[in-house]
Amino acid sequence: MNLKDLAARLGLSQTTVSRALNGYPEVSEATRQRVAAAAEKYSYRPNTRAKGLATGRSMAIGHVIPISAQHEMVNPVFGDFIAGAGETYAAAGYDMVLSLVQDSQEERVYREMFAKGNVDGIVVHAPEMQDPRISLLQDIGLPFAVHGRASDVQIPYNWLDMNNKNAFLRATDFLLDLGHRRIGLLNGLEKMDFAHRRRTGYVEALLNRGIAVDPQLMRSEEMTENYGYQAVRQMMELPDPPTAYLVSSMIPAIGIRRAIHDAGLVMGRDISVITHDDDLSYLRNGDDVPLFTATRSSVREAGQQLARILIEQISNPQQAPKTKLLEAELTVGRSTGPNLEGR
Amino acid sequence: MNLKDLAARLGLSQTTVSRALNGYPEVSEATRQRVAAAAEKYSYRPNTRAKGLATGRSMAIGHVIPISAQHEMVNPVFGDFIAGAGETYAAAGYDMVLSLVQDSQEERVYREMFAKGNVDGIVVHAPEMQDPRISLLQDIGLPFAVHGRASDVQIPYNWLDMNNKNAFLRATDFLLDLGHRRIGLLNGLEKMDFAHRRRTGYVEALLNRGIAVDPQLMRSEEMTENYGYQAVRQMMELPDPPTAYLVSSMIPAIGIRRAIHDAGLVMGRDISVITHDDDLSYLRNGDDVPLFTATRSSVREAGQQLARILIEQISNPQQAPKTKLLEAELTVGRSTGPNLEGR
DNA sequence: GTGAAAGCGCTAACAA
DNA sequence: TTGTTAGCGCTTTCAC
Repeated sequence: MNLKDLAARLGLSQTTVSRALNGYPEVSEATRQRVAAAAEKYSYRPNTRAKGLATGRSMAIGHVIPISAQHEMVNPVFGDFIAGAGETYAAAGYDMVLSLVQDSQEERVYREMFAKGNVDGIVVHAPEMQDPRISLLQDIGLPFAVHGRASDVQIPYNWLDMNNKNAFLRATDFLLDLGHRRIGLLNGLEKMDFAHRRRTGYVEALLNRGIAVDPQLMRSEEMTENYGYQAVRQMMELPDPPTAYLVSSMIPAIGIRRAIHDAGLVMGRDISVITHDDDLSYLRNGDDVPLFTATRSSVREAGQQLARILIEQISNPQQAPKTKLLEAELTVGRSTGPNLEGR
Repeated sequence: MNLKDLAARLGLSQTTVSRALNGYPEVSEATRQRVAAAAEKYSYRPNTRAKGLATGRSMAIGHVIPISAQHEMVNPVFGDFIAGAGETYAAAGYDMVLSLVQDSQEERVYREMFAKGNVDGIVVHAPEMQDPRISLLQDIGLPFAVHGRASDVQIPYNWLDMNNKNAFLRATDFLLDLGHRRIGLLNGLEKMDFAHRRRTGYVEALLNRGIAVDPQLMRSEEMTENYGYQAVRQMMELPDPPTAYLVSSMIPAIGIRRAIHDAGLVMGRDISVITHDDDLSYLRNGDDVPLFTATRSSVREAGQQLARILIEQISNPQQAPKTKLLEAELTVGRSTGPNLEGR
């Protein structure tokens, strides 16, 4: 059932039917009703391609994941974010086009997406401090929004980010309040924007209390489980090992738990661990692992919001870019580890 | 730069240019060269929507993930599969459209995708034994391929599956060879096809050796970490607890490791654990965790193959459905657990 | 308030 | 071997 058929059935022109369906004011109420009823009855759905051709819109948003950041997909947070964005897209009539792309091909892919008119906009994932994708997209003239930020990029653009600095500042403060003085930081690669900001928060919290920053307690690598395991084992060998750890993702946190167990210690009793991008409701039972994170629902919400920002930009290209900073929730499980206050 | 412009620049008709670009035989070699050069020079990319409208194809494949199976996305296997499929799509000029959909909305979404002409085909994920989506898609007439199988569905359809039964049969055999007689099975929900097949393999291996199947050692739930933790703790309370476990996913395996540690035991020394859908190369360091799985690259390959099957079906709708059964690789780490043979 | 007709960018008969 | 022409299904001027 296409517009032509529907119009014929109604004894109206395509024009009128189109107008009625798309809420143009010049259609009489009676006609509109009639058209709506018929459309419903025959469950008419306008053909996306034809509509797109006529309007110059594709009604699709591209999510481009560099293959190097593909392990992002293992992160529960990624799924929730995508799910949130997907909801907003669906409600606004957009499709989500997912492209996993070799890093070297990224520029080509963006240019082609634009040239082929496949998408009306792009969501940029896993931004680096000085991410070249941003000026590229700006040059191409393809609307986009960044999940995260690229601190070293000066031009204005749409982004939505967790307040990573504040999150780690607060988490560090929290541990300091418990009396911890040696806190290990297991961070992501420093070129990643989030990692840089998180370290800044950690360092600032320490300096605020006049505590020296020990480079031996700060690691920055790709967030694999083995990284967590090895880093903690090594830090444990130090003359004055950490009593607490701050981790940037649940993946290395798994390795941390293993290292702690292997050392004959108990996580939550002997050693505190606070994990970002983790969520008890997702994987854990909530009883023994401390949690510091955006909750699943708030990540989902973030996805929705970024999608909304992008859609608005698409419908209104000349408006100024929008930005949004979300505060992560600090939720701490029962046994968050040793309170060293009294010792 | 569109076809019209390009044709004008070349002093040719759109038709000829189109034919030259699409490899039609009637174009002279000289013309083809000239056209190709110009297309390259102006980096001409045909507009997808226009092409789609003209050909009746959308050049996009839909992946519909029921929100209830959304935790699938946490599974590394999912990312690899999607990445593999994405490669094939890209090579064949297809886009991948991802829809996360409420279970109750699934039928509507399929129908709309078809009516709106958004996609040329669908990949069905996480099939249940008696999955209604299959006959639905067949009714609608939308080409599709299933990642997995639906054993209770009789009509022929395209699918690609791991040989789940054989995998668990071999894994169980492997443990039996080591002398284990009490083997816990932590499986997914029995309505899921893969879970049913895996249990069948496990049971068959036991019966082959005349070992009674103990229902207390068989669990079937949604694969969360907490499930793994609780199930193992409970089985450990049994008068004759398991000496080995077989797990359907890496997520509960994390909980299992925790339960084993909590019990003061060492995984790989005191207790064997074999995990499906896991991959040392991805998360672990490979030294202490036995592995039973399709490797990352083979899962990726599976994604490619299923995509190829679907694309072929789309280009050739009247041909008979294709199926493919892949054998999982059995790879076991160094310390796979106690060899009870000598005791 | 409604309709006729042009056009979005491409492909595919049909002609030449 | 190349070109002319008519669509694909929709939106959008411009007339009525």
